[in-house]
Amino acid sequence: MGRPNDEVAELFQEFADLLSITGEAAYKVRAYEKAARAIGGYHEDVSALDLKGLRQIPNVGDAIAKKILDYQETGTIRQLEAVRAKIPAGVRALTAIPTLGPKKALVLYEELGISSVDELAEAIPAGRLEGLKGFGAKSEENILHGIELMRRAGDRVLIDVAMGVAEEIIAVLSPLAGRCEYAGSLRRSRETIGDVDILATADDPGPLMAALVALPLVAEVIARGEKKTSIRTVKGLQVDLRVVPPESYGAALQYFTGAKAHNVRTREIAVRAGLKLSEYGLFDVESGDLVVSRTEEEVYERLGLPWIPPTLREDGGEVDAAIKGELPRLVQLGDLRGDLHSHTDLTDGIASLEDMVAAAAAHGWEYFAITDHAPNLFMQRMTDEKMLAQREAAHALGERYPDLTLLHGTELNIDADGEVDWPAEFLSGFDICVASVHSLFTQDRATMTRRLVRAVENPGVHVLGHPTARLIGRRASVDADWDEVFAACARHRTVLEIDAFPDRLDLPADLIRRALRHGAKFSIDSDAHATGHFANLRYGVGTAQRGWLTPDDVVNTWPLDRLRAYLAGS
DNA sequence: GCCGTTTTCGGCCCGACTGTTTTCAGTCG
Repeated sequence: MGRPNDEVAELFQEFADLLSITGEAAYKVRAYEKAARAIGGYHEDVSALDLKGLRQIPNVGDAIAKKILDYQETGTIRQLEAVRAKIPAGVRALTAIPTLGPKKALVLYEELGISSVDELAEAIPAGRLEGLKGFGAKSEENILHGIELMRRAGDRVLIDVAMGVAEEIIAVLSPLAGRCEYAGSLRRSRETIGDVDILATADDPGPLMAALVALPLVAEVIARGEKKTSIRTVKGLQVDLRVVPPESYGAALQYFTGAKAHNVRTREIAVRAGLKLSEYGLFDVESGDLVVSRTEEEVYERLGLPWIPPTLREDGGEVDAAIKGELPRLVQLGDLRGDLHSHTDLTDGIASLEDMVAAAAAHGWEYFAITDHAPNLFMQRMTDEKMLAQREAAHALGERYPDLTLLHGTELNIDADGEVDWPAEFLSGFDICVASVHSLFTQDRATMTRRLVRAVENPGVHVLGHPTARLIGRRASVDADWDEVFAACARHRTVLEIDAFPDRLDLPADLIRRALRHGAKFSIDSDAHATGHFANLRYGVGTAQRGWLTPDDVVNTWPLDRLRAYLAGS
């Protein structure tokens, strides 16, 4: 488990789930959910705040603040323990089954004593649900199907997989639609995607729905209505297609982009202004007249807000920033002038130096760093001689590309104690040195923190590569006191990498926002091992945007002389 | 339980689809 804020947020989310099962009023459940999100995203450590400090957290009032004090003293919350005693954890787990929510979970528990997914999976074929109110044959079938899906863990997919599906579908539907775009978490550039939301406009949705269900990638039609059709692809990814009239496009795009919590905020603003916001538009409550709906910009403007970039729409302070006119000018893909981390076939890349440089030049970069692995990552079989020979080759090659400055660098290995491959003298021969953790991922927090800080303090290290070393869905982040690491980065002018590989996206967005508070700088790098990998930079930029970064925060948007001056001070 | 340029009380986002409830509750996003 991570920092105390995450633990407390998880406790309140659990409390909210359990309250919804016990039938507690919906507004109270929502209050705990809102508080959980606010606590999880709060910049100060809630385990160190007093009552007054806790009350400063949005959506945390007296009652919740006192529960946090309870947590500080006892490590748990009395009221949560009380409801845990009434509702077994397995009942909460039932609500993770699609089509099964809190109400039905409670019926199953109270009427049949079912308190786990496994028990439910056995009870249905045994006929134990027959005659139970609200559970017909179709419900049983849906539940069994849902359990099967859960067990296949077809859970969430990486963003590049979802993007591939979305672009394939949009290519087919676009000719039949006025407009057709992806919305939802994909448009917000979340690092994993639960389902793909496609929005299209048409006066007659029929042909679009028919075209979707006829696609070869469709394994199953989950729902098919006049305005919405849901399918599951052969790989288990759900796709929802919503079709709205052309004049509703802006309101619908705003609505289906979410996040849900962001929409709640915008709708509350609408309500206070005597307006009602839905996917069909912004309406005057009294007259029922449509006010605006054509574009997102119009909708936000009528609510008194500037247009808010989708990557910020997480109810993470963006609405308040918009009201105050303090939205950041987010970094864009087009702002990047170069790439500071890439590999060739001299180590584990699959393209030659020549091909990588040619691709970088074709990309229009002003500068490009080759950073093959250093000797201590033994499997890569690097030697001093090979590295120096590559430097020669790179310099010679550079002369063929007058508009591209080639930087010769390396990706150092941070060892157990935070030391790197070469002595200072050899390191000074490189234009740029990335340093990364590639082993011993499970060191305790104190050891890992010392290890990372030591690497960051090394004057020969310019960039801390994929800092958490996580692999999404496969390997957890290393455990470190990140505030200490980020403070060291700011102090020593060591850049934090945002590795754009879809299974890394490292630093993650929440840590980027924390590092930003320390005044650290960032680089959005491809970590390319092939020429095609430059395309991943879009996901790195999406992650940087989710971390609220501006071009000034990202060193590889800078002109080369400014970048060099910054790195020289590290 | 939280919150306040209409409020310290009375609100709290809105709509689509499914299944079975013959008029709507539950789930989902």
